[in-house]
Amino acid sequence: MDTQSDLDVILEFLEEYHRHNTVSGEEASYWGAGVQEEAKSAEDTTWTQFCWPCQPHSIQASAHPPTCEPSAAPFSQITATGPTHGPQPDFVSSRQLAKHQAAEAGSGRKVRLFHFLFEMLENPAMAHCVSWVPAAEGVFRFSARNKDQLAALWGQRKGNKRPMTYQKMSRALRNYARSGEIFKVKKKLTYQFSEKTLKLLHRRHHGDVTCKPHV
DNA sequence: TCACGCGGGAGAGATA
DNA sequence: ATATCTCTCCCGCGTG
Repeated sequence: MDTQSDLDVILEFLEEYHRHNTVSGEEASYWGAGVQEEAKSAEDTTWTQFCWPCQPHSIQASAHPPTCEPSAAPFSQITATGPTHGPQPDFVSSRQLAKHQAAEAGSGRKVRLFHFLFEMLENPAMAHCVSWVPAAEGVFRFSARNKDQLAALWGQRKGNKRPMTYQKMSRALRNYARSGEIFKVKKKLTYQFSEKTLKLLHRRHHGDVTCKPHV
């Protein structure tokens, strides 16, 4: 990092990303969309956060379908809150980029709650705790009976000293509304990944490429 | 009335 | 040392 200027890093990064986009037209437009501050901040967040410092080692990586099927459905009814434009490379700060790259290099930050939740959702063994809402898009629901079990797992994953509860976990979940990663659905125990979040989680989790967004 | 889920605010801990 | 991010904790409110 010290050996390269921020600009160099950004350029290199963009170049690499462009190569990826040549196989994914959708993603290309995703990046090339209009310029808005709101989108900028949201995407910055995205870059810093879609890392997998903690692979689902403790979770049997089970029968992941080869495609995006676990979401059980396409994604189109997302609330208007989430920006639909792509990231703005021009705005990717060196700090954010560094974080992203560090994460890519495997030295990143601790696992984040929505990563953890996605892992759980992708794990059929955890369906009794949390599951996708069929026929909905990126929507998932906690089991009223086992939600605290999942929260406890989250607490374990974080290495918390005090026990995690659903109440505290859901509070953290609702904080994601500010960054546009997850939205609260007006239904008990139900939340929804934003479109971008879901796509990127799928890309990360399934190694992408075959994963086409159903829009 | 009670239990439960939700939302706000403040603060802690980790990271850059 | 400082700023920022991401929770964690506590409290109060609304609803069934």
